[in-house]
Amino acid sequence: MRQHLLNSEQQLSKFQNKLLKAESRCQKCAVNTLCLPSGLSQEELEELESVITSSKITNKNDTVFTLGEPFTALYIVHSGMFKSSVVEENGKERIISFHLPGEIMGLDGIHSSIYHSTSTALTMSSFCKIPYNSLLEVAEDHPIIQKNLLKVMSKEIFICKKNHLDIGSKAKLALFIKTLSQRFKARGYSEEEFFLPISQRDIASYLGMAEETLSRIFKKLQKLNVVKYNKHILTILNKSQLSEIIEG
Amino acid sequence: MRQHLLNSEQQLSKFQNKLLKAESRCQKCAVNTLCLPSGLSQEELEELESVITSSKITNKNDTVFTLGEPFTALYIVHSGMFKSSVVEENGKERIISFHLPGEIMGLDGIHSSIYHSTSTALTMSSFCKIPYNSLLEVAEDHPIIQKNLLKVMSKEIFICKKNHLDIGSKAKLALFIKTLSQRFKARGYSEEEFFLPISQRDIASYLGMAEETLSRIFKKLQKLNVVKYNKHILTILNKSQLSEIIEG
DNA sequence: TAAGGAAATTGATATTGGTCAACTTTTAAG
DNA sequence: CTTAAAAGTTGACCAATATCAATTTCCTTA
Repeated sequence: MRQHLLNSEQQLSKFQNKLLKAESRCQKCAVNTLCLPSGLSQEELEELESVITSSKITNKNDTVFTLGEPFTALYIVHSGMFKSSVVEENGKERIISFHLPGEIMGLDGIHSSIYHSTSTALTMSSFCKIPYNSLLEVAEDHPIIQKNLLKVMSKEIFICKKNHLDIGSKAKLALFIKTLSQRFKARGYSEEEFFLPISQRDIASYLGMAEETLSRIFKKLQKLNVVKYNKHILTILNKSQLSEIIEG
Repeated sequence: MRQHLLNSEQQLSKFQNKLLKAESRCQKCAVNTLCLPSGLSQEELEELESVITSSKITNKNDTVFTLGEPFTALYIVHSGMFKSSVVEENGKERIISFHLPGEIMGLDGIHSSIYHSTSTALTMSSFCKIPYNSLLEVAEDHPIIQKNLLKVMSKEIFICKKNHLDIGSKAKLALFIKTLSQRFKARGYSEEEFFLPISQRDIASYLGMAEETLSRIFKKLQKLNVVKYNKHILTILNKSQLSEIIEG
């Protein structure tokens, strides 16, 4: 009997069914400790939930918001994965971030009332919508929500600055993998093996290197038995060596 | 009679005396429209001022806060210029931002209660200190302060992501110059000619290139008559060509 | 299951930019 | 004014990676 390959959706459900089955209410959400609800009392949680437009399911390649569109709401990943991208003068798409469950999309729209990137689902996914004005109102009454939002944004700034690192391609990819591993771990998934519904073209765009370079370096990491990558399933085989590569 | 060169402090006063002479109170500050006081009523302004620890003057190379120190306050540049840097594993200093008047330093400390970089004055400068807890308290009563803070942070995120651009060294330097020009313009200075108290080593570190490469590229831009750079005074000679170089 | 398109791989070549070392200019201090 | 240290410049060389073109593999869908 022939073994058929799993497609993306099947892979997703194998790895992320926990989240897809989760209730849409924050209380039962698998990632509520990473998200705005972190540390909220019962009453505050209900207040916050009251402004959340119900979760929506998207198919692969659906967009959540588009560059240039008026900014009205923040979006939080509930399950699956999204990418944020901009289109450059030369017409090429440039990926500026990937979003995992519990992460907020659209933060860079706050300052100018339009979105500065386009958010696209990388696989079947779901998200919560929080109208920004409603969020501000709730935050006024509940300083902790305010504080959480500021913390999330501060972390975003920190991570962004940290990533400006001037390192070689191999170290860049290794750092990308290590960071992803930590993010999956924080969400209750395995830190050694995870489903990555991202094309190599997108990874290359995000890391600022040519697609071909990424392919070669990925191969090198596999030859060194540091990672295994097959059908979008990434396995970290040698964590300490991965770290060594990052250090340089 | 021999013409002596002006030193840094003299250059500073030539270009920035407007700011140095400004009052420390937000109302009379030259950059209040770019800063937290933007759009505040008289009453709100006074509330905000009440939490600002009086301005402090620093000499060149003085530090404002240090990486790893407990995060207690945000600092806003009042006059002069500062750099934020981190020290990497290999012991090298890496510059992650430069701060002009009206810009907030220490934002990346909010999420983890320690500062994630060291802030150093590049020239004789001054700053305002705002204890973070006091700011949060005032912001609770005055949503607009809250909103302004969120806007500033959102803009920081946007700019940081945008700078991840994967472009050649020449375009990088051109973009750096253009961005600086816009920032100076927003502060009421000339956008064509400004004093830049930054060493080429620091610029190179910030742009992620070797000192030698920066020197060569700077020379190339001058040979092309795009900019002039002499004794830390940068003059933009051909704005449109500068933009063309950025586009690639 | 077959076909077409998208994604990934591979090789050859050209270019960019890093490194090392020497040198010049500028700045700061006595 | 002199001197030493810091900052910036230059040249030669080399390694990393972009680019171009051709191919292979994988995935989707009819």
